[in-house]
Amino acid sequence: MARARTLPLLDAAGSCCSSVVGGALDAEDAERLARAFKALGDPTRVRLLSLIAASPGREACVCDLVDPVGLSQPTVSHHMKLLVDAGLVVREQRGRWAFYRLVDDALAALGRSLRP
Amino acid sequence: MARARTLPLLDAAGSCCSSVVGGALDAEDAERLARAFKALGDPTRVRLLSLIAASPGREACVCDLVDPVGLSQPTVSHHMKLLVDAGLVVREQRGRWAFYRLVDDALAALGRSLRP
DNA sequence: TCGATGCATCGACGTATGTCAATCCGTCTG
DNA sequence: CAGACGGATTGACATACGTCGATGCATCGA
Repeated sequence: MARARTLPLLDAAGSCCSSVVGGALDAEDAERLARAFKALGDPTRVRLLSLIAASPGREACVCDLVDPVGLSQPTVSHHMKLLVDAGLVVREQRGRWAFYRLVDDALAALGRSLRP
Repeated sequence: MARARTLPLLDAAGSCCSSVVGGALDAEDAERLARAFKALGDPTRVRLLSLIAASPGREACVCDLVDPVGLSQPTVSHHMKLLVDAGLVVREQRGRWAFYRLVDDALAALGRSLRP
């Protein structure tokens, strides 16, 4: 299905933009923010993010994540893909491992959107 | 179905607690955070929050919200209920109107959970 | 007291989501 | 080159979610 192209969470400036609690938000900003929040709306994905944050070098491969969350490897891969699509995580292939790192700017911008 | 009782988003201290990006998160904290983020994971609800924030007195009744979001009244009521259940909004009946206000502390705590 | 008004609840419907087992695809190693 | 290993994709399935129209329930005004 035509999975709509993800708008960037941050605009070019980086410092950003739209606040949920700052005033009226147009439909497009609301859509973009909701897409990011939806990625955070599953306990498994929240745990995956925190596991990556707690890993040495703040990065982790899928093999490091499967056991802690207690789900199958395909399911973990699936969640990681969603996090990448949401722009909250980046994937880097290194040898036969895929390493994931948090996108701190995106997470911080999301956090800021909830503060007046 | 046994909709699990919503854990409070903030613990008693108010200043709070769990950070998504600060390190390993136990399953219960992840669950609680995800439940709140899921409430933000729909563009309509994000718009509703921003509309309330932009309303005079930072409060609004359903009748003020239906037109701007362009959905039916029952649907808006449904979304408002989810926001209340998530602890992001409070409802106060005043005469025949139901007024909704943001729970700034909950939103701020959620925002902090995304910042290192 | 009666009708109108503002909202919540209900029932239904189509779609999205989370999960798994099975399979496929690169990459490294013997 | 042949396995083994890490991970992504696929297909299937049950459940959750967003939406609506119809209806129920208070509360206010005449």
